[in-house]
Amino acid sequence: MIFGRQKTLNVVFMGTPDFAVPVLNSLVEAGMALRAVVTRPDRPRGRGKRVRYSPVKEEALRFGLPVYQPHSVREEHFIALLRELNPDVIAVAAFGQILPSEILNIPPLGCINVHASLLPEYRGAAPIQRAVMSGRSETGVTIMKMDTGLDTGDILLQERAAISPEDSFGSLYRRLSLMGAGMLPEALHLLASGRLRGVPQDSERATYAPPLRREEEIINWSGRAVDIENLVRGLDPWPGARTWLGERVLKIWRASVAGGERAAGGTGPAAETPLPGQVLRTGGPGLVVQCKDRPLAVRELQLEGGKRLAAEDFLRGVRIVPGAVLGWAEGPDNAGGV
RNA sequence: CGCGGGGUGGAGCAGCUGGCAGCUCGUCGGGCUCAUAACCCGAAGGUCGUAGGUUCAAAUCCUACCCCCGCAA
Repeated sequence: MIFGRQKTLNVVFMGTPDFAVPVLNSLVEAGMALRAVVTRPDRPRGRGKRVRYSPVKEEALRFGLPVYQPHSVREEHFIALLRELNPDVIAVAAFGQILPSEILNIPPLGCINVHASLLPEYRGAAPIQRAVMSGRSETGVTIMKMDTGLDTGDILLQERAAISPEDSFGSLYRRLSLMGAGMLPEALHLLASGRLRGVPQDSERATYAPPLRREEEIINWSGRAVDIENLVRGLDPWPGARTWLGERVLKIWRASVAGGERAAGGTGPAAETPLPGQVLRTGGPGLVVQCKDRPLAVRELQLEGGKRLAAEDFLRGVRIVPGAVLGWAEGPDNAGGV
């Protein structure tokens, strides 16, 4: 309504995963002219090596939009194509490639990115996971004008979002995705009408959210319970925080720091001190595991080959007795026990 | 044909060197207790993923297909 009198913007959209889908939809719904959708090349993924389209490609095809999948955005013919399309603006959301200045300079309004953090915090590929993993209680979405750096461009719009203790990577991912989708069309319209001015980021305050490394998924039971809880939340629903039950991989999907209780101390001096990863109890709510400081109550888990189960159901089939120790199989860490 | 595990009463599992289908929990009925995620007694509920095959006899062996999951990408 408000923007009804403005001229239709010609937009090229770049994005790949689920996060970008609502954003793409918002542009379509806002009546923008999508000249092209750019997404990463199809490649064999998932079990059985089948070729799957990216979520953004699936959506684009549903709308009948032209899709381009250059191996690298630096390819000459791709850049030439962009010039030909002559977009007013290029909108980017979780695309996965840094754009060279040849591309940044093509659209008069620039290249506008939707980033899931309150920049300059959490620049990089995994801002949502990192925010949850580090136990932050707030994050947000930033719409920014891209430059040649990694998420270093001028901030156009920013909205905050609370992270609740119940939030997981997945729940926050969806929420921020929708938030970004709600912000982008407005940002583009304001930009087009010259009513939006970018504000440089304060690089002094910048922090980084690098891609997750495999080893980060492994639970270190010698760590603080709260850190493990946050790791579990930050890796749910993908790829999952892992440990081992004997030789088998065990993923922990939900866990919460147990009450200030201490392990039942033995009579002897440190004789009965539980080892990190040792199961203290298996009653009611779940599986209570010893960590560095406090116990962690595991409420949902999954054994290799099996499916995610509430601890209660899990324990019906997989008998775990108190005293069992999780995570030794591939742990070069926990060396000598106390 | 990337590697591997699995589909068994409502839930989670065992049984799978072939011979009347079992465990833990839940459900229903009854009992006991000041009380408890308590305990006791009894009951209902399964074409053992689907379709074929081998056999006197298959959940258990063979074949094809469907679905789920771990690894790797």
